[in-house]
Amino acid sequence: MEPAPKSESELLERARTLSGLTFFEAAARLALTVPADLLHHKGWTGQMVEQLLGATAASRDVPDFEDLGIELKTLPVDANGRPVESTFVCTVPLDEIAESEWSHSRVRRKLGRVLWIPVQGERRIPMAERRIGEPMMWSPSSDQEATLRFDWDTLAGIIGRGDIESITGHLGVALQVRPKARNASARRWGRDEDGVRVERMPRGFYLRSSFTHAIVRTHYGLEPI
DNA sequence: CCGTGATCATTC
DNA sequence: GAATGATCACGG
Repeated sequence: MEPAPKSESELLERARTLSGLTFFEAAARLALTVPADLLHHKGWTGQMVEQLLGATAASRDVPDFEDLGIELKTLPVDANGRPVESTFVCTVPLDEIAESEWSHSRVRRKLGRVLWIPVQGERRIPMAERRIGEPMMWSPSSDQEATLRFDWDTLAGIIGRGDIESITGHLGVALQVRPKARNASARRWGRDEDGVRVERMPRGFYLRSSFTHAIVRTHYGLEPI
């Protein structure tokens, strides 16, 4: 485990030293073995990069680099720099979202400052041969924040009314709500339309790949790797 | 048990 | 093929 970086520039410099490395080379620095595939190791890449960069959060609800207020996200992309997956942001606080507002929301806190690390994400590339790309330090532009806020207001409004069961992944321009659970029978406490506590399937906020693709394009123009 | 790290797998 | 719904592992 690396020591935590002391500044944003130090973090960014350290991230730049990773770009170009294969997963095999990066994992070797930590004496890790690269899994053959991600079926039983879905968070492996993100956790490896956390360790390489000295992230401190350890799956608590705080920024990965707590002292710097920076979130770390690996972003699997194809050869054209298009994200091959949506990006998980945070869980939906089912029990309290009715009383919260955008400015204090978990989503805004998470996305205020993000260090994106593109990585090759195509399944046809063997895990050990995939490469890490150039890091992108990002904060939402005013347009991006307005988009996120609009989606959040829409989704939080529906959830706050107790109508989360009506939400599907189709809703939202940039931000969507989808299941986020151990399996389809998992339950959390939420509230129905009358404010009565009821059990719900756990959900998470996700960024659509169209949104993260725009981040990549703004940073590089084109190919990030 | 829950939130974080995500990707898998089925559907459209 | 892309997008939605379902799922897997780990740390605290």
